[in-house]
Amino acid sequence: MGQHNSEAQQSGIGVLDKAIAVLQAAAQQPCGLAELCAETGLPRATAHRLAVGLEVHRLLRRGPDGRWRPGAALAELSGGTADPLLDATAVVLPKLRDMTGESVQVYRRDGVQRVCVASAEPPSGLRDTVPVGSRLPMTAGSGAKVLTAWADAHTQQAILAEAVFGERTLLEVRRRGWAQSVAEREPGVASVSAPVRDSSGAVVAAVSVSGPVDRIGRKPGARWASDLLDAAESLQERL
Amino acid sequence: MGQHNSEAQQSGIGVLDKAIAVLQAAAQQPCGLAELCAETGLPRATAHRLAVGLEVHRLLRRGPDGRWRPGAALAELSGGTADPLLDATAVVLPKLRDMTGESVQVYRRDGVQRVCVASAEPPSGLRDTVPVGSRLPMTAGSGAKVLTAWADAHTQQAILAEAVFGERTLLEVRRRGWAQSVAEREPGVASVSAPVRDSSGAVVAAVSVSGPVDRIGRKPGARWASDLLDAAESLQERL
DNA sequence: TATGCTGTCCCACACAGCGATACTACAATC
DNA sequence: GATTGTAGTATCGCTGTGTGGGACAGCATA
Repeated sequence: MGQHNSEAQQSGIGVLDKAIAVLQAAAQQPCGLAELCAETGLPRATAHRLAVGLEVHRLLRRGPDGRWRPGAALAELSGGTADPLLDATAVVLPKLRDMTGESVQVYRRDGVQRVCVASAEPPSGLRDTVPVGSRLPMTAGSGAKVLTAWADAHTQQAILAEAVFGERTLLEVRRRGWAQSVAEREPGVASVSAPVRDSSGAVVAAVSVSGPVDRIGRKPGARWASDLLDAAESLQERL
Repeated sequence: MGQHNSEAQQSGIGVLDKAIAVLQAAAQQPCGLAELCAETGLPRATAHRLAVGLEVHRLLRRGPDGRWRPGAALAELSGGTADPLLDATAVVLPKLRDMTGESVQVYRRDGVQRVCVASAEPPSGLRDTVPVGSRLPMTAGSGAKVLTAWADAHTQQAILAEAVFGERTLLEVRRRGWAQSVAEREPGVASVSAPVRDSSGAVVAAVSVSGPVDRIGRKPGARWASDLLDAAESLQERL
């Protein structure tokens, strides 16, 4: 990281976009001012002003180390009615991790990015760590393929214009019901992903297993697709 | 309600304050544009633009009825690490409600307001309904007294300048460990509140029982303080 | 048809947000 | 001690952004 977020959503209100960029940076990891600037690309004075403003509203708080983190008002505003998907992941992801022995994540699409909304990983050893709150591109990776394959036509078009995969791949993903990638988004990392559907049948997230190519091999699908589809099913039952 | 929020926090960034006012309105109850305007005091065009902007960022979503509600990004940004206090209330408040037969709430202070962050109430009959997300003044009511009694000096000063209670009352609240009120914030409603402390001993919330004076009587403390202190203790064990 | 309400869009312009700069505090190095 | 670097915080003239009255479209009701 250390690369600011040039693909963030644009609401048409600059202040709002910037404030949310600051929120997103702090949601990813506790931030001092330097990290906020690096993550958001905002000048120091601007990042500081927005962070302090968000702090006043309790959307951000400062820990003992003075770094900004998500504040209590976020959970309050979400209504105490927790996100059913997040609740489901708390049960399903640890099992999937234990079954595969690898890192597992759930991603949602947000415009032309995907957000890691939940993850679980082995306690130690070589593993692909994706922090909750991470925002990844939709242009590469098995999670991206899954989320794109079931996105609306307009979004698909926008993504395919830049992606390393094409329409043929998306057809295959839809037919097969899962996607894999090898060293596509990140060198040395392979992954498999499957769609998660809500009660109306709409694809709302992607569940993934990822790890080092050296250990996983170049055909992770053959190894994990079955487990992954079971996990997706398990998540779906809870939505 | 239907009275816009004239005591909202001021961060020094107007757009931010307004956007958060919109978020707060939608967190309290699903809103159409008219409700957003009534709650926030913003002109229609402004409220609409901000709501749509928040929707782009998934901080708000629209339900099937077209009304704005909290969006999934709020829970995601809060880190999936749910608020321990909200988790605790889910266990403790139903018990307190059943024990007292009245409505129960937990409030946090946000500047010179208090926010209802959790509640439970009897399924029917005359009861004091306080929706989660409601923002109440700190100038009257037992919850306000408790939150003020343990607030920082600067905040106490600001609140006491407008409150129906004085320093003498706060001393009493601190000495006794709970507060009561009768027809103070709202005609016909009596309540008792006790402080909830976090693991470092700081008062972070107030837990309250409230109901009709006619049923409760004019000395609700005598009736419920004990139950309330037990509930506060129970919450504290979980923080 | 008239009225009322909802959601959405437009655009001239006032002023709110901006950010380069400066300040304070602290730590590390020479 | 002097210098340098980094963090957090504050300032203020400038100008581009956010504003909101008004208009429009759609729908429901009398």
